[in-house]
Amino acid sequence: MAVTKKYHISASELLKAHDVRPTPQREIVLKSILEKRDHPTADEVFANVKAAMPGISLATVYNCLEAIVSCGLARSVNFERSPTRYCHNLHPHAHFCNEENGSTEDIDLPAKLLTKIKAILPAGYNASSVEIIFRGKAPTGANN
Amino acid sequence: MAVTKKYHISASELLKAHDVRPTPQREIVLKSILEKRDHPTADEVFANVKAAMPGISLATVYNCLEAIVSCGLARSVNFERSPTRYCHNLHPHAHFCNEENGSTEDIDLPAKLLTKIKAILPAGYNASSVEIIFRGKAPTGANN
DNA sequence: GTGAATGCAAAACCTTTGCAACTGG
DNA sequence: CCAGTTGCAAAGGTTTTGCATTCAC
Repeated sequence: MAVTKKYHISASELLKAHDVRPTPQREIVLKSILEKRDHPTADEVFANVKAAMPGISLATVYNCLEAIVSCGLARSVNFERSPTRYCHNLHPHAHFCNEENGSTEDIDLPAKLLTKIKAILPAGYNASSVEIIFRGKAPTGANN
Repeated sequence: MAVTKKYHISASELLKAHDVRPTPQREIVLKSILEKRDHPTADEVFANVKAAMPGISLATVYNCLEAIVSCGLARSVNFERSPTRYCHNLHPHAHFCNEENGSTEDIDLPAKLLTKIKAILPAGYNASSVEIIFRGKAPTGANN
């Protein structure tokens, strides 16, 4: 399990490096999504951080997540109409949505394939992001 | 602009062929999404069919769309948190979401590429659907 | 006739907003 | 100090639900 260098930097430093003012709330929210291996919803992050910071409000969690996503420290993904999920894997990857238990996991997306996928766009179309979502069944026990 | 055979079958026949009881509401909703080239939301379909059937309710439009999607006559797509959009293109395709005006368009997805994409899944993972969403800028005037 | 579909209104759900109080640099 | 952030509660927009009525077969 490779650990990227970023994990060795404090949440505060990460935020500063991304031009985001490091408030205690942002730090704890960022830590929460960096630590969780799955893809928590805002509500789950809220529940998670409330233990360490009981006064934090859900609106603030939403604010923090929005700040973290827009500075590039995490991505948000939407599966159907279910709540937005947050994901700290910044490498190109697809998501596999397990229809049986609702869990989500990252599927590595080779750079070459990503290039090929982008190539189906007609000339002049410029994609700033590509999202790939699989839905289906995974081997029992594979998720969670 | 190729027109598939299905367009020559009545909405009623289409529904019957897909084991869905053909009510007038379902027929008119189906017609609406077959005719619209863009990707209407439930609300847009509602507004659209209300002209011909003023008594129809929004809840019924949702019901009809759900019946139409689950029998395979259309697909639904979600872009971020915006309202679900409905799409009658049943061929494999990706969606390009124009960030500038919010419009959506279909991007043809070659079968070979789809196969390659599915191949990134680890053994045992079985995808019943793959959704590919591009977001970005399109040449001016390309959409709508 | 009967199970399924409709229409209506109310509820549910996730997320955003307004605003006063606070805080990080 | 002061722009930016927080917390709270209320509002927002989309979708679902409960239930009586109506309809398709």
